[in-house]
Amino acid sequence: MKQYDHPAPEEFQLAGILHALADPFRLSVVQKLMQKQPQACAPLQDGRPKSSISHHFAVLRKSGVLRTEVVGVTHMNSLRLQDMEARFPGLLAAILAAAEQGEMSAPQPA
Amino acid sequence: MKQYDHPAPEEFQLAGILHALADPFRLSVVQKLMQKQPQACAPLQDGRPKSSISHHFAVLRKSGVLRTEVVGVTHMNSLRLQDMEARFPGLLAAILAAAEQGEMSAPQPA
DNA sequence: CCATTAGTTCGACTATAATCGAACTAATCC
DNA sequence: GGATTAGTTCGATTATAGTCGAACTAATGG
Repeated sequence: MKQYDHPAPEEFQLAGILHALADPFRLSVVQKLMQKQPQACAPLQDGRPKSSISHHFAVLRKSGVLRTEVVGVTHMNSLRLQDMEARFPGLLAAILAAAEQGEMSAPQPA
Repeated sequence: MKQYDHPAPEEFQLAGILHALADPFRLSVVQKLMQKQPQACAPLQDGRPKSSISHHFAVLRKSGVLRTEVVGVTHMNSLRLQDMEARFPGLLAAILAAAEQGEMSAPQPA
């Protein structure tokens, strides 16, 4: 049951986080995790092949946005809300608030 | 004295803004504009060739982060603080606060 | 132990973005 | 009007990212 490496909060790079969240799919993953946490990768997959999903989760993980815990056969993802808040207070909240604003003017079909 | 196109606040894309600010040079431009506004491109140039600078300013302009006004022979840049605040309240402030946090742990020499 | 599930890793390909020199433009100054 | 200043645009090059199939791994369930 080998686990993943996660950066410590001191290692978080603002550029890495902004880059991670500048991708619409990755941002939507974060939004979905805000609503329900933790979640495995599979339900967030949105039709994409597994290798792409794996890549996007790795970007989010390496930036510090989320943590992945291997639980049996599934990989459970949770947002590192406390760590993010400790390192960059208010950042994630502001970005998620902005993401909701953004959806007002550009709603996407289910 | 032709001027530039600037997107209206409703057209701002969160992804575009995050992408614009995910670049260390561009973020530093924004930080410098926070300290002194408006400023021409030249003093922010940091040794890079003019064509690169022009590119980075264009990215910031198209994302909505700053406005460029042609004033005689110089192009004066200012942050679109009100527009940003109207569209994505608190976002820029949170990112700039995070950028200062970031500099705590990774200070760069003058 | 074999099949299944859930996801990773690899490698190739494509797409997007950054970099920079060179030629250009538009306003100012003499 | 020629020179200077400040920046743009173009085009080529390189670098970074995203995409996806195929083979792999690790845990679970029969």
